Amino acid sequence: MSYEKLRKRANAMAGNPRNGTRPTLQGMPDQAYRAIREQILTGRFALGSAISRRRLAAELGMSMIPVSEAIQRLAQEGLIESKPQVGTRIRIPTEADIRDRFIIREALESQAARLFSERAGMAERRELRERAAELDGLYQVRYANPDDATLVFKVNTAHVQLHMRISEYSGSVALCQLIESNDVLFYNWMFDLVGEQPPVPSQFHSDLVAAISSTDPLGADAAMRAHVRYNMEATIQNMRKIGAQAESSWRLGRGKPANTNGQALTHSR
Amino acid sequence: MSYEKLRKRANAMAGNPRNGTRPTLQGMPDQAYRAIREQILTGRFALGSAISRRRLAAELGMSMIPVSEAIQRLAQEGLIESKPQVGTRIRIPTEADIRDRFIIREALESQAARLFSERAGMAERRELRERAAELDGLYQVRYANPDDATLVFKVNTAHVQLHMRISEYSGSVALCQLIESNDVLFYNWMFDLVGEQPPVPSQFHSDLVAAISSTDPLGADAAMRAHVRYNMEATIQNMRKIGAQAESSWRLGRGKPANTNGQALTHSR
DNA sequence: ACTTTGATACTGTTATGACAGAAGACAAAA
DNA sequence: TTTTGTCTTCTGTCATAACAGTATCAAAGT
Repeated sequence: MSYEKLRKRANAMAGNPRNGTRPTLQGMPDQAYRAIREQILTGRFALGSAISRRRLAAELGMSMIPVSEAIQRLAQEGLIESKPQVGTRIRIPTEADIRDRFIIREALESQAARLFSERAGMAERRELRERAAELDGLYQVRYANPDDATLVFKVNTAHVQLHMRISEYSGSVALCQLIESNDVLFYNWMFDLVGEQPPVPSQFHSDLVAAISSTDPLGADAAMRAHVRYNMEATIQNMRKIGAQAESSWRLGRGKPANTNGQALTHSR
Repeated sequence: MSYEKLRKRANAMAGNPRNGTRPTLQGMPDQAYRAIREQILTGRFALGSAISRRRLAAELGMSMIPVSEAIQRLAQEGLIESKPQVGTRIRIPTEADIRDRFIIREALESQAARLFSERAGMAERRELRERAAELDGLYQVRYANPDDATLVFKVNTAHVQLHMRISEYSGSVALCQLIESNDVLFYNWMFDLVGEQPPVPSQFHSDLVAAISSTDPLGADAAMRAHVRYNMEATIQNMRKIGAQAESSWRLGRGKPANTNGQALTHSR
């Protein structure tokens, strides 16, 4: 191998992106995408709060171009909306939005359930049974301690992970990716629209996994559809109870930079 | 009204995007997106051919930035793939890709069929019946004239339009958008993988629409699933017959600019 | 004949800066 | 007190240009 190639390879290994210091690490737009998404999901930005491309670019130590690319992706996923010369903000979902998203979720996840019941191996079915039991247990713990805010976080995380496992074990990577980018929305809304969530049957997810683990694709489909519909009704009733505080205007609030300090105000996470 | 505003408004009306001549017209990235997509679907670029952001930018009369945004959207839809410092080209699907996409299509369109059978009005059902009959007739015409290349184009257009109508009348805009961005792939592959397509039952689409027009969502779901599966088998067998010419290397072909003149060489459109 | 080595012409990436538009701030006029 | 016009400062958009990586090809080495 030539010295030239050796030098280049060593250079790439040592991490030299552009000027000579910071490694580029899987592309800067991806880095920005993950960072922004993480901040949204953690509550750094509340629903409806304005975000500035320039400020984000400065915070992340890059230019506006990769940030804009990341924001574009988030906008296509529905987390963010942007008006040409006005601003960018976290999207506030209407009831129709939520219904639409649940329709898509029903289509995708029922398909994943069909594939799972056809293709999954014994080990995977067993893993899901255990996860479901664990999740049902977590729900009971949360009902016992209604004031512990961290439990909400834990339950939601476990819930999303269970569904993601099902879609992973369906064997279709494209389907899994679609489900993931679709479910991010629910994960976000769960936090912001959370009131006193209606209780869930004690064997809710265990029953679901049992139906999905059978070798009947139609039964798996029907069970997942019922599960998703139940979730939809709960989410919508919750949203109505919280109240339609969706201000559709674009007040950007000049003076205060939205929320630069660590915690969002209206959040309970 | 102030002179300042009058000047600005007049400026905007007369069409002044940046320097002073061309109107911006719904955003330049959208313009680029539509143009590139149109050129791909029309056969200006063959499967696997390399495309240059710079050349496209020059042809469209804009900078590389809006072109890159459009290409990013197309890449996320799966039409295009891009390697960081190497190039961009029209994606050549593998058999696994096609299977994955059909899985998603099955999920989305069967959901649309369910919603259609529940929600659609009488006028819409009748319109679809007519469209289906027309499409079935077109298929027969094509079988009678196997050498007319324009008939392939006509049939495919009518086919896609029928499916798009079903998803529109489902009443969910998000679902419709997803189906559209997903079906673009099939529309493109149809052209490039076309051999001697296996004949289709004479009442193929009329039967489908009849099943979907019934008031039984489960029957509508099953009918659409069977329809999509039939299409999948036909497409994959067709692809195998054409031969796996998927060169996974990135030969960009330095000298010749891919295909600058109007027609692609390996296309039969 | 085969391999290695530069040179070169391309690729996508991204920082910088200039631009048009929108909205709040604020003073002047009704 | 209310309305109106202007100014300032923010927003996203985008053209330009410099950067680093890669593939190709020709020539020199073996």
